[in-house]
Amino acid sequence: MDVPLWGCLMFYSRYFIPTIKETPSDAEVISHQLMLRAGMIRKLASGIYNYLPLGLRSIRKFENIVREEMNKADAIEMLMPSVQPAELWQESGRWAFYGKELLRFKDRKDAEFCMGPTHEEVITDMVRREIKSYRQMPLNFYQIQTKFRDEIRPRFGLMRGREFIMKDAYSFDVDSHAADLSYNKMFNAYMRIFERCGLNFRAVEADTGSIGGSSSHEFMVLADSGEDAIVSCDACRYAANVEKAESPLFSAVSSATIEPLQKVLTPEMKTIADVASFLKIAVDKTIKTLVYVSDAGELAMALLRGDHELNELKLKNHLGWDEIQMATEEQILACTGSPVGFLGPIGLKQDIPVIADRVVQGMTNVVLGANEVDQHYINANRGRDFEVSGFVDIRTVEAGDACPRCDSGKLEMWRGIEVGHVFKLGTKYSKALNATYLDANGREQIVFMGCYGIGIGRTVAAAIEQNHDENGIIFPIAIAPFHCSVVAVNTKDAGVMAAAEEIYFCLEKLGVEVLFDDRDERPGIKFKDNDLIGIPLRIVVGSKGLAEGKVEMKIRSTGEVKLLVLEEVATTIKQLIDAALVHPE
RNA sequence: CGGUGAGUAGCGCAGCCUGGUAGCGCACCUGCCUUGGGAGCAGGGGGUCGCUGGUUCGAUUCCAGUCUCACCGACCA
Repeated sequence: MDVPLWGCLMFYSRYFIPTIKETPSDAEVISHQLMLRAGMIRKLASGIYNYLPLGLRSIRKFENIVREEMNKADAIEMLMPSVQPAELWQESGRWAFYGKELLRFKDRKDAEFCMGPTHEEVITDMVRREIKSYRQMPLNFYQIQTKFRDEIRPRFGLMRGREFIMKDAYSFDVDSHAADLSYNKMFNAYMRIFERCGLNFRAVEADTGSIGGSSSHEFMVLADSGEDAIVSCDACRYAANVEKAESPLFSAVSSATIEPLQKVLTPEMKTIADVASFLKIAVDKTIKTLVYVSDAGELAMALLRGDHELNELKLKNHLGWDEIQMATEEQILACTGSPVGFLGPIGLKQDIPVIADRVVQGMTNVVLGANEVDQHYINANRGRDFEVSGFVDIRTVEAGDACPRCDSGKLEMWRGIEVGHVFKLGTKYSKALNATYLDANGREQIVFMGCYGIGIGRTVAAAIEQNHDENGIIFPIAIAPFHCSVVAVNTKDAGVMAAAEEIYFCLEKLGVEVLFDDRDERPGIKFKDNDLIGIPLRIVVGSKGLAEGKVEMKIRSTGEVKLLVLEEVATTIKQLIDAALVHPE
């Protein structure tokens, strides 16, 4: 579907692009700074923004790319309300589980409502009412709609707002196999969407978080300012969020002779590094002991090789806890009898689960805390000296780790911005809301679901994060607010204005999205503004060039400058844009 | 919610320590000048100094409280 983006003349002097010369002090990341400076957005409240005309144009253009690819992938557009009744959320169980991020309020009759942070409940409710037969599936509904999440800490402009535009899609299938096909279709559509925007991104395996479900992939735009750490294998296709990334299996079991257990004095040696250097042993011969507590107050101990880091999410998922936190000094003292710094699994005061990282399985004659102030054990061995509840992958992977999926690869680490996330939901919501259908045998079955999100504003911000220089934004042409600008150097020069106007109208006639900078400003101001707002192509019409029948074309991304004869300008620009907008197949 | 810092003109900041009712740069308005990289000159408009209370003859300044915002941790498109 083509949504018309403009219905009036795009004369800069009559349009509205309030640019700012100085960098606003409260904008931390470059995309936030540039979107403010370029007059794309303005803040209304914490995490809540006005989309100014220029910003809205970029957003609409990205929405249309998403729309095209969703439609191509057989998803059907609809629109759901932002205000949702509490009952649905109570039915799915998320009214209690979702927490403060869900903005709740009451209407005049005291009935409870919330602002929709996501729409699994609403869509599943619709589907359970309308879908009766296996013949009606597969189905996939999507919408592009404003969401509200009362984030604890909104930041980085559109990157993490409380109110934000999201494309969310929900697929419904007869069984898990069919649901996988729907998932793959969406996955491929996502690949095309971000490719069309010219983004450098990775699809990575991810944790499902509060949405739930069996598995998921995140689409990560690579950027140093990204809030997520991801790893990818340099040899195979494996890539994952560090939260989720599996650590490689160390199978080697030490064959060293088992030495007798010995307690040693380690005064004031509280960190692994201190203990290792004090005892003159390698850090990887030590075991690090951590104690965690759940929201329900349950305690658990985690054992890791001294130089490894715990992945709290892995531990939390393994224990089946809703929340996880490091235990307090008091809790630790109560269960081990020792302050932090000398903890270990030997001689615990309370019976708590002891979860060891898989790497610990192969370690012998290790150093660990003795649960006494200033005391450590050396030559501790599992089986003889202590037991564990299980060996589980609970460590955080590091750059340079061996790939968990192939023989030769090493993991590389990146920072990424999560712009899309696809989930296999299974029957989590359909079961809770009793969304069923009759199969070919007339038997009632539960619907299988998937859900698929793209942060619209966040993707535009991520594109800027990845495409800018010291002069401002360098928009990928697919989501640039305009393809081309025409700058009249001196508006008092009738010849210059006439020629510039002529070029403007020719371009517009050819369907080029063009902005005519007709402002009565000095050239420097116009050049600076045009660079800042990141329009890919710029035509400059000046009296000197005009005397020879020529104008200048500058390509924003490369800085390349070409002189074009007047007659060729419009067609040359048109060709360049068409070539740049070719879709990948 | 915890930790840190900040609220003075549209934006960026100074003044506060040592109380006497506010200033600078940019932006804005008028005029002149200027027109290939945010020019120059002259004139001008705009502030209940976040809010509430206290101390004081007098508070932007000192004290207490409160609100808001930003940054660092858990959440997430």
